[in-house]
Amino acid sequence: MRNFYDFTKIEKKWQKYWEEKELFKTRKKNEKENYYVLEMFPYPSGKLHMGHVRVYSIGDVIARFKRMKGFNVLHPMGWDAFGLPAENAAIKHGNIHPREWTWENIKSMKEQMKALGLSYDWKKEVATADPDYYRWTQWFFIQMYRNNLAYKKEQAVNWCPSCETVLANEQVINNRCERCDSIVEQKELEQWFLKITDYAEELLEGHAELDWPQRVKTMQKNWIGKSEGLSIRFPIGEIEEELEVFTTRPDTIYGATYMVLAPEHPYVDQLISGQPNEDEIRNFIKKVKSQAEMERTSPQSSKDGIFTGSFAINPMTQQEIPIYIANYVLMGYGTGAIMAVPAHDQRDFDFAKKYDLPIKAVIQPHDLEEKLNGATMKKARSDDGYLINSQRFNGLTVQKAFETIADYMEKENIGERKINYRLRDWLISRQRYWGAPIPMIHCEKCGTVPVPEKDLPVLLPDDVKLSTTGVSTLAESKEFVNTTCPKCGGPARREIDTMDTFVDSSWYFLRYIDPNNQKLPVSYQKAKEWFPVNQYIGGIEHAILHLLYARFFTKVIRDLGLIEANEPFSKWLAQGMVLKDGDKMSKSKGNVVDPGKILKEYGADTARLFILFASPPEKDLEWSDAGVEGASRFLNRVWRYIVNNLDEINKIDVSQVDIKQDDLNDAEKELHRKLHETIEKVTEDVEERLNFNTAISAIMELVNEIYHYLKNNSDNINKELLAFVTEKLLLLLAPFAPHISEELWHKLGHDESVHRVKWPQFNKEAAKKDEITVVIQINGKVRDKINVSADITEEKLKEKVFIQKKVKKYIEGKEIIKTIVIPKKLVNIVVK
RNA sequence: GCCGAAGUGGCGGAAUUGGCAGACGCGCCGGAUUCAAAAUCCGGUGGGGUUAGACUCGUAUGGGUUCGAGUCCCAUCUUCGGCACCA
Repeated sequence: MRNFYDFTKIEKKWQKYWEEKELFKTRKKNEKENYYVLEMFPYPSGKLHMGHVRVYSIGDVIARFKRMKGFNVLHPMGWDAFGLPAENAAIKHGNIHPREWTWENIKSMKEQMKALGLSYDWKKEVATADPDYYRWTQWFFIQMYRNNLAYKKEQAVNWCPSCETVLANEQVINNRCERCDSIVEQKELEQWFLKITDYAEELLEGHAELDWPQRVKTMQKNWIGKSEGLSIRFPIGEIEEELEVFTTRPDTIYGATYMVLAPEHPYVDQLISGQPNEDEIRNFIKKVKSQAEMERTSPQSSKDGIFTGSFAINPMTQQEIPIYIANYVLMGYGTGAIMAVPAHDQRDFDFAKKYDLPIKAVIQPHDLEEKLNGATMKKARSDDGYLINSQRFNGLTVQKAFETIADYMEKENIGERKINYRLRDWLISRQRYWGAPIPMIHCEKCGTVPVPEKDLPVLLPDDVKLSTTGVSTLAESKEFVNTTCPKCGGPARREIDTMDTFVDSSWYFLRYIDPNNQKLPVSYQKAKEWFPVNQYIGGIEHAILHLLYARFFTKVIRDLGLIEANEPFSKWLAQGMVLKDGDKMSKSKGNVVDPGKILKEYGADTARLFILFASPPEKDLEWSDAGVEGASRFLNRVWRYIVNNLDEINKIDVSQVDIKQDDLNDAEKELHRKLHETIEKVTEDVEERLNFNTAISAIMELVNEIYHYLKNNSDNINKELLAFVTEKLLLLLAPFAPHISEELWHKLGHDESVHRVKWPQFNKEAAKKDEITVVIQINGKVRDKINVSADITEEKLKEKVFIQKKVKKYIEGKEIIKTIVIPKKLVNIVVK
């Protein structure tokens, strides 16, 4: 299509102007309210994709809108700059350092962002790979270490053979690496962990104060996985120990007919030593341990086990029950041991059937007539009911029995109430180079010692050869590894692992507030002024990972006394993906649309407008070339209208225009009314609903209305009104299509930027309709419509309705049962 | 298996608190303009029915509540997402 305006020239011109005038610099004026809007920062891959265009366009509309609304706006951008791709690129190309690669990419992505006309305050820019930044990442690690929130532990960890590093639980999806999709292996390694479990409860409770999508809170809630139950001790005669189990169903304890240990359970060795079939048992354990996690933890896979030869005593019945080892019990949850109640748990039931263990029914379902019999059951029953075969507790409902038995056990010292979480501590060690070094030193004499704060940052060394050997690259640098112990001054070795990049991104939103602070990560006072983030925007894929870690860090930083806020992001908009042909855009599918190409062919304003108009922000968006044409057509339509009528309207000083409703004729009133209706709609859609698609459609309606007015009143144009409406139109359009709005604004004779002008005020009186259409229904079906004065009384309205010809036709000879009047909307007559 | 979200014209989507279903855009059809086309401007556009109207059906399916349901309730189907031996 032909363009009527030269977007390339215009967009460049205003981008330059905005930069020179520092239009988007964060200003702190005390009489104005602060507003912090933030989009998730990108990994600097070098090229923006459509998903980026979408999230940054959304954030930019909000930032520009809030500025016009009179807020001091903080709208920063930065780079999640550590990570594997840089390292892999370096290995692949041989001679380029990850640092160079990363900074090159940052440069080109920044250019693309500027070409999109995004209104960032670039003075606040941060990059996590900048020593000035990771110095504080390391500082936080040390603070956590000092507060017992960081610890080193050897345990089986998730190992990605392709990325050659360990992964956090959150980074394992369906037993595959979330980055590269390789099957994750288990490895016994000594690694650093952050104690996120200390905050499990607060992370759950904190949801109450967050304006986040419910489904995201639910995802986090499931991930944290709180369950309330009892910790119960079962004596074991043979080894004079007690076996502790966790259960959420203490009410079923009389149905516990056997125990199961995870193969890794610490008692296993003691229990099986000297058993006649010890070798057989050891072989079984070996086999289970070698089973892939996936195979072992899938509910479909078979439940295999073996008898240990030992018995435990059910503390309620005093009966001996056998102890088994089985693959379906995991060391990682609870105590790694369970009491098995086959009658009421399907897993235990399957196992009992397989190994011919007794099944004892202890909960009688409410809706079952015959008595439940363990011997004849076909599957476990976990429905609600009352207790049977449970001695003195018989007849109690499940809920009542839980409390009664828990009280009893606590009194008798058999067990106590306990809360268990599914959430694990966060494993942050990575055996890779391009990350923040863990600032710890190992000394033979003094043990593990943190690097003194004055020595931070621990810089990444340059004298290494990057490779994928599975051994931390940093080990290669003698200069790096060999150091002296800060405590005793003796020879010592540095930690050679780097931190998970999710650590870097768990606090970046604080550094934007105070990026040049050399004394602290962020000043208390500035954090108080700007934090928490008012509006955060990003992809739903971070619902658990980044958003949970960031919340955890915020709470830790608060407890360190650095900030006051409990939560980092008051409000979060989870934006949907950009699809093409119903699929996520990806190189392998060959359905990628390059933003660069769209920018070149249509310009930034069109790209932004299309992507905001095509779908509400939280939903997935189907890319459409025809839709882009439509957006471009609309902007040209605005341009054409204003340029063609410039002579009429640019001589008018709108600030001196006072539109008086009473002086307008009907057509003018209608146009003026439409303007105010549009202001109201756009304001509400942007401010509260974040529905930019409907805001844009409202602006389109206003433009249609202007064309309509011009056509029907060509001989009698009210220039003052037209100029007034046109200026407001440009203000409404400015956050969405900032360049064309700026150009046209200046064409109208203004010297100041359109983005500095106050957002238009909506006038309720002007938006009011004199005449309204009321729908007439007979028995709920629309039969007629009438136009009446807007302030008509209910009585008068009814009167008018009943004399309508159509109404008469429908009610003739019928009995009127009632008449429902909804003021200003409809009248429904019910007849029989 | 469990939990959650969604399902509306040919397409993207709108309907915000239970009150005119389909705003706005795309596509398509017709008209104006043009030597012609593109672009632009104007009009039409859920299905059936009809010269036209009247009328009628219609928001995944089946039921329900209500004067009135895309919206609330119950059941079912489909799609997507999360969790998945969590004791």
